[in-house]
Amino acid sequence: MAISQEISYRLERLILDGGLAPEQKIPSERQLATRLGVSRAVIREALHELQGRGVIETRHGKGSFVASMFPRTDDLDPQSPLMLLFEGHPRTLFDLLEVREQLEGQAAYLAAKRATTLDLHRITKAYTALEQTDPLTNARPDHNFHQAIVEASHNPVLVHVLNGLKNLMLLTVQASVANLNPREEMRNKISRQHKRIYQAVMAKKPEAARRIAMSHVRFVSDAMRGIEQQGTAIIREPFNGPASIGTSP
Amino acid sequence: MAISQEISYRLERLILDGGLAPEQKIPSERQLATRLGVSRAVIREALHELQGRGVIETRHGKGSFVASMFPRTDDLDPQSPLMLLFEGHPRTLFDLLEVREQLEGQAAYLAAKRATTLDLHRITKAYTALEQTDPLTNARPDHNFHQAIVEASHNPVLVHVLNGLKNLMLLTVQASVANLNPREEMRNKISRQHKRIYQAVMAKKPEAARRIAMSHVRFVSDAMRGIEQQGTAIIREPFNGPASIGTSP
DNA sequence: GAACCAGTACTGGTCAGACCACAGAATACA
DNA sequence: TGTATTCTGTGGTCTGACCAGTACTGGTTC
Repeated sequence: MAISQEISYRLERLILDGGLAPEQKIPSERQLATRLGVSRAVIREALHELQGRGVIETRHGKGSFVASMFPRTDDLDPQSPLMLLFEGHPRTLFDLLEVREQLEGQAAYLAAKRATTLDLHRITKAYTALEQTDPLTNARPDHNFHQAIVEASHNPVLVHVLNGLKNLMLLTVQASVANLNPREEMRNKISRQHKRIYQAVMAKKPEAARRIAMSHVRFVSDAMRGIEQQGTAIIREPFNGPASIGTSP
Repeated sequence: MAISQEISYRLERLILDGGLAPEQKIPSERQLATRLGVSRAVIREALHELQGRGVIETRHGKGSFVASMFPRTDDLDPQSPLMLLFEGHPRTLFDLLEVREQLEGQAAYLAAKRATTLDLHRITKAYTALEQTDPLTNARPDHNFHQAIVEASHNPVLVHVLNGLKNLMLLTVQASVANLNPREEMRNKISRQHKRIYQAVMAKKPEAARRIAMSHVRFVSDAMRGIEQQGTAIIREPFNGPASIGTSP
């Protein structure tokens, strides 16, 4: 096998295993060439392979960077079949929460199991930001906290699936924000659940992390079901604020 | 945009538009360089990009050729990022099985809870077909059985997600069939697990169905992990050269 | 005639060193 | 202080050379 392919393979595995995190800068071509004892040409060819499959992005004059696992293609795509379904049938919200319960539980489990120190640092950063922000005004930190955990799972399939559901999740999160957060005791409970998820992941307790994350989603789902049964119409219209995923779950 | 990227883009469009047929040979690097008025280096970089995304294959001493598989139209999409990942990194198989464990468990749970008589009829049909087929020759019945259960969950989100993973799922099922079924005791265990899933769903026992389905996927995953550790352990350790790639000091 | 073998003319793979274009920080100047 | 200017580091491109496989060609040998 050609050297350039070996190098591209090594780099890709390094990225998958978390040795190089998304958005992180890759050593310069000249550095890599020197360090690996090959010419700069083969380094460039290896990087172009990774570029071709979207693993890295290269910016002239700045360097090469690991591509975000979550592609920036958030065209809301209101024409997608699932979106249309959601518009017409409120029950889809609970269907999604059912799926999320499983996937987020697994994500928390894997994160607690596999997170590198860099991952833990990022999660901590996202969590502290989440704590210091009023979830009603800005759901962005919540989204980051959630995303940090998913990325720390180091499971590209999981990342891919959750990313495919991102837009739908956005709607459910906005629903939960609109319905749950205004209620003081709900907000406190959710905040406490976030804290427990964070602690379980940091303490590297996979089973606990899964259990807590799942019960968290379940809690939100049940709460909203309760609200719906009371007759209060569930608010489903998105805020016009920044995108958010996760202010609970 | 860099010249190499323009060239790779032009070449890919040429291939997609049928200007270059599958298996057909691409002009040599030196010819392309001369014809396009650029250096051979940029040609090589462009080709490596296409190679990275599986559009072409390059053989030393022979030339570069348009890759064979090309139903790029819809479902099959062997060029999707996840597919490419799967090709290059066997680990992705276990990543997918991790996700499947959760989703199929949930699917079985919901199917046992919500299946209509029509659903149950379909599941029965798929199950009997699965029983009567030699699993060694065809993985399809296996996949169909699982799919019937998923559809009986009546959760469109779940169906959508698993459908998006259909091709990857087929690969895992095939992998399990190819690796596990040849072994008598494995085949029997798996067959028994299928039976128990079937019975749990038919008896409308959600919790049992979930538990059994999850342990089924887990069993397959563990078994294949065991096989891999016996037979392919060495291949997993590709390059332990003296040089390391990560960010240094 | 058939089998073998070296020569040759391709192909891609790697290397070295040079120069250009861009981005950003440090510096000098007004 | 604030704005040019320079400097340094990055990726982008070029050149020409050599190495390494592949396949065809033509001659030698049996």
